Amino acid sequence: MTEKGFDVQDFARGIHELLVLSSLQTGEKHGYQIALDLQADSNDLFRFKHGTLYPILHRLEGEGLIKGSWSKDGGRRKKVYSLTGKGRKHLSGETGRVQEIVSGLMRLLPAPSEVPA
Amino acid sequence: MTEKGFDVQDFARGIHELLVLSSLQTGEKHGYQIALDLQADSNDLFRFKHGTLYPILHRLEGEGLIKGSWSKDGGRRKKVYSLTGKGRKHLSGETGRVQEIVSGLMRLLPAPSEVPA
DNA sequence: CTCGATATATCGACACCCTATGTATGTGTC
DNA sequence: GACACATACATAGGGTGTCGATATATCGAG
Repeated sequence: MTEKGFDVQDFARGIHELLVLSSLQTGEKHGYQIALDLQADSNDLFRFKHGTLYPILHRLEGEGLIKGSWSKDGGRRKKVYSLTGKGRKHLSGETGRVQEIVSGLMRLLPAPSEVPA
Repeated sequence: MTEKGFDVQDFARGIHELLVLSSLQTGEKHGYQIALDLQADSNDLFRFKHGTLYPILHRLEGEGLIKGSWSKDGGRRKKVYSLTGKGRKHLSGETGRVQEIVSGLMRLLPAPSEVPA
C-alpha cells in the first residue's frame, strides 16, 4: 500500500498539475491551448486562469515533468510543451494515488441518494 | 445540473469539512474523538492536525452546520458536537458535488493501468 | 510527582490560487 | 493608418487556509 500522509494542499495542487499533464498526453501544446482544451474537455468544469496556469507550467518544467521549447509562428512566439518520460511516469503514479484517496474519501462519505435523473 | 466554476481551494477545504460532518453522522462526538475516528476509519489515510481540526469545527459551528455543547466528564471539559438539519443537508449536497467533480476529473485523467496487486 | 495521553485553543510561517496588470503580435474594420 | 480585440506569455500583490509550535488543564501510571 502506498504509504500514508495525505495533504489536502498537495492534493489540490496535484489536481491542477495532473490535468495539465493529462492534456499533454494527446500531443504537444502551448499553454494557451492547454487551458482552452481543458475547459472544453471538462465541459467548463475546469477553467484555468492565466495567473494559475503559467506558474504551474514553469513548476512542471522545473521538475522535469514537461519540456518546453519556443516556436515562432510568424512573429508570435509560443512555448510548446511536451511530456517527458518522467512526466508520463508521474502522471500514472499520481493518478493512481488520486484514485486511492478518492476511494478512501468515498468510503467515508455518505452514499449518494441514488436519485434517478 | 450544478454547472458553474470549480475552485480547487474550496474543494480542498470542502473535503475536510465533509469528513468532519460525515463522522458526526453516527452520533455526537467531541473534537478529539472525531480526529481519532477519522484516522482509524480511513486506515490512517486522513490525519487531522489539532491546528487544522479546531478551526474547522469553529467554522462549521459558525455556519450552523453543527451544534456544540460543553460537557464535563469529571473535571475534564469536552465540547460535544452534533449535526444540525442544515449540516445534514449540506453534507449530502456537497457530497454530490464532490462526486460530480471527481467523475469529471476521472474522465480526463488516464485510465489506471489495471495492474493486479 | 513527573511523564504522557486526553482535550481544547490560538498564533506565525508558508504555500498556493486568483485578480489585475503588462508586453507583444496578428486580424478585422472603418 | 488607427483602433479594438483575440492570441500568447509573464509576474506581482492580496487573500485564505493548513501546518507546526506553543499554551492551558485534567487524569492515570510508574
